[in-house]
Amino acid sequence: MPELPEVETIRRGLDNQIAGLRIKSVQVKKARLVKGSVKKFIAVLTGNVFLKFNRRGKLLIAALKSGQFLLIHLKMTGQLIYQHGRQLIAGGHSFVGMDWRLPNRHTHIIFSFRNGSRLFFNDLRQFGYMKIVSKIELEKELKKFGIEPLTAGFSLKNFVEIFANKKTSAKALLMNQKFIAGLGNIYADEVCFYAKVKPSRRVPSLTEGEIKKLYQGCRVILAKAVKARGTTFSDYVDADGRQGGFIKFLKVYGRKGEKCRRCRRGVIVKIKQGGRGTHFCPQCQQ
DNA sequence: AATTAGACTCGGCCTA
DNA sequence: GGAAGCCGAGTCTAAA
Repeated sequence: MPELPEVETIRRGLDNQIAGLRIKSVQVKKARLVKGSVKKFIAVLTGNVFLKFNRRGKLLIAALKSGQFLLIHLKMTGQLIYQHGRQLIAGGHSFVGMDWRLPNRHTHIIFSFRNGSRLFFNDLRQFGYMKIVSKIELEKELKKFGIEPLTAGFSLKNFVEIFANKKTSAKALLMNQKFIAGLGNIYADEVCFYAKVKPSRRVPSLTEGEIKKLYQGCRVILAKAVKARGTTFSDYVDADGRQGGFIKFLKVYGRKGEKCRRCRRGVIVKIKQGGRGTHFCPQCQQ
């Protein structure tokens, strides 16, 4: 699940709760999820302090007091759960039917803090990772990302430039992190719907107006999704009694067979495009 | 014409 | 067996 809005939601939660805490110990139960040496990973983190949580695209970046950074990527099924007494801050993949006794069998890395609280990194499919990097290495990583939506650099002009000389499909371009950082499969489908553009449309065939609509779609949908605290396919409620509320705003994703909520004529179809489930209304998306 | 860099596509990583 | 992400290998394409 975790795309920009979900990662941003967990970033805010962790920044509020963990920033300033000293790490008492780190337990790595599955070495696969640590990139590089596990020994070094533990050595760097033990006794270190989380200063600040940042985000670039779908990548979480925790600044450490030592001057290094902890990179966290949740990929498809990663979850971060911070437990402090009865308080829980959690984000990432669906929590439906999850075993809330922590750690559970999908818990691969555990951070323990001096105040008794803990941070669990769970990942069912084990695609996610954590990695320690230096400032130099971080800058190298960040160069791989395109423009960041919801920042001043995300202008129509920059967006239009990205679409110049591209031969791929509208959806594939929206999802390419090198050009636009943060959109994944759900939000790319939603943005295409917003713009009335069929996800498979080749970029050279898009009109100026359609590109502008795609741009507006990115802004409107991502801003709304962040405000709703992301799309959480679960009944999970966080410490403030809130849950990811964007699911009810989804217009096409997960709505195969339903009547289109806009034109009320088409029926949402689901096809495979570039190996990904792709949803659209054949009536109002051209 | 041959070369090269960048764009593009797709399989694989895993679990349940 | 469905899947919300990304990397790397391989192929394709435009430029000069």
